[in-house]
Amino acid sequence: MIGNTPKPEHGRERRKRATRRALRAATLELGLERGLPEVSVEEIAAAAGVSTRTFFNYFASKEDAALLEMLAVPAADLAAFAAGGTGRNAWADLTRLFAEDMDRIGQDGPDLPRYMALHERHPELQWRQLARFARFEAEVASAIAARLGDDPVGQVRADVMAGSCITAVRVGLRHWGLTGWEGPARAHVEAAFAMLAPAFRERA
Amino acid sequence: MIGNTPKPEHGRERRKRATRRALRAATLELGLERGLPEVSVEEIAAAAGVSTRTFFNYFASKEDAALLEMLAVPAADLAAFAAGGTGRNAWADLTRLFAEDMDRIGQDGPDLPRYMALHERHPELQWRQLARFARFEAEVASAIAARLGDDPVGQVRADVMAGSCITAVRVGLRHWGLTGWEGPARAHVEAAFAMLAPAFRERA
DNA sequence: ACGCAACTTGCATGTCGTGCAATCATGTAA
DNA sequence: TTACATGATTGCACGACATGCAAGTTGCGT
Repeated sequence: MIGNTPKPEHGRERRKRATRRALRAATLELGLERGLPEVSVEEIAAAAGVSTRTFFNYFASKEDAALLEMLAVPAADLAAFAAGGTGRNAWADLTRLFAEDMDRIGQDGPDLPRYMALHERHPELQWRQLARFARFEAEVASAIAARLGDDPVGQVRADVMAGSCITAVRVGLRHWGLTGWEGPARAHVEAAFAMLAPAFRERA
Repeated sequence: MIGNTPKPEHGRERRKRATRRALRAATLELGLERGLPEVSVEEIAAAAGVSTRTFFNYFASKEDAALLEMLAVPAADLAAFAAGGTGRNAWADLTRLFAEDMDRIGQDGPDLPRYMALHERHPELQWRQLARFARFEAEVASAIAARLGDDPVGQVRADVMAGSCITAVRVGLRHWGLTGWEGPARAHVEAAFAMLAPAFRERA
């Protein structure tokens, strides 16, 4: 049992979360130690003290358990952006939207560097992570289209902006890791966003 | 396109290529008809007239057989870009590099719309496709860094540019499909590249 | 015709992922 | 406290996936 449950008694929800954490911890641990493909689900489950079957009650696959649990820009914030003040710059608003989300990364807490290390070792995980992150890309794109106009060209523009958000987040996080997790992730992501800003200046 | 040999019009090479095409065609056909997850490798192989085992001699998985066979930007071209003329604009060169690659999509010929339809139906395929395409992202990034300078900020900038290339290709191809495959893919990709150009103007 | 090399195939094996039903634990109501 | 209801855990069965290996089969060149 790699993860521990200081208070196994109070509440079902707590227990479930503890199990989830234990499974993720075991996946991370063993994955870093021997490489994810060389680790079987059976081992992970055993390390977390549950049955193999239970693992699949929590995650659809090994890889799923190895992904960061971040993001989800709140739908309300996105809606607000869509209807957003015409006075403000759209890209600036997007920057703020995602930068705020970066602050929530704390969820995975001190394990974050190890997750990043595992992702560096198995690039497929990066793409899985990105795919999960990008579920919101479509929503972001339509929010942008709603705000900036959805003529044919506007659609392309909205998609490019949404895609650029993904790029900025990805590059920002990557370099946050490469520089040894200096300061908040937010700063690195904002820097990446800033580089793309000239492409999205508002026109009259 | 460098010195290739489309020569062996007869012989084993031809047979292998035919088998490969048959397997891809069967995957596409059955996947569109019933959804890719509902089709087993066994069925695909049978439809193509080979054994299940043989399928795995050609592709590592069902999904692999459902991906477009786009070629990579030739390493030589990339090296040329890295050493590229300082007079030219880097982003313009990248645009040309990737746009030329788009012309090679013709490989999958008239089936392309059906591939895109399948990818639209199973978004995971889009990410797999992107992941394959983006194997070169790292190489592209270092080529850019080599050309523009690899100080810390330059590194981030290079990664952002490389990521933006991916975004532009992705959005371009997507809208090419959405508009009914009007004209060459190249035009749509170039349009997406153009939108990002202002972010990458050369500075003095 | 012969032999070599490459391609195909069947078989065995291990892992993955899911549906199902029995069991166990926990929080709640009597 | 006891009984019950809800829901989590687990074993079992099953089919699909993916790969290694060794035996066949086919075509190519000499």
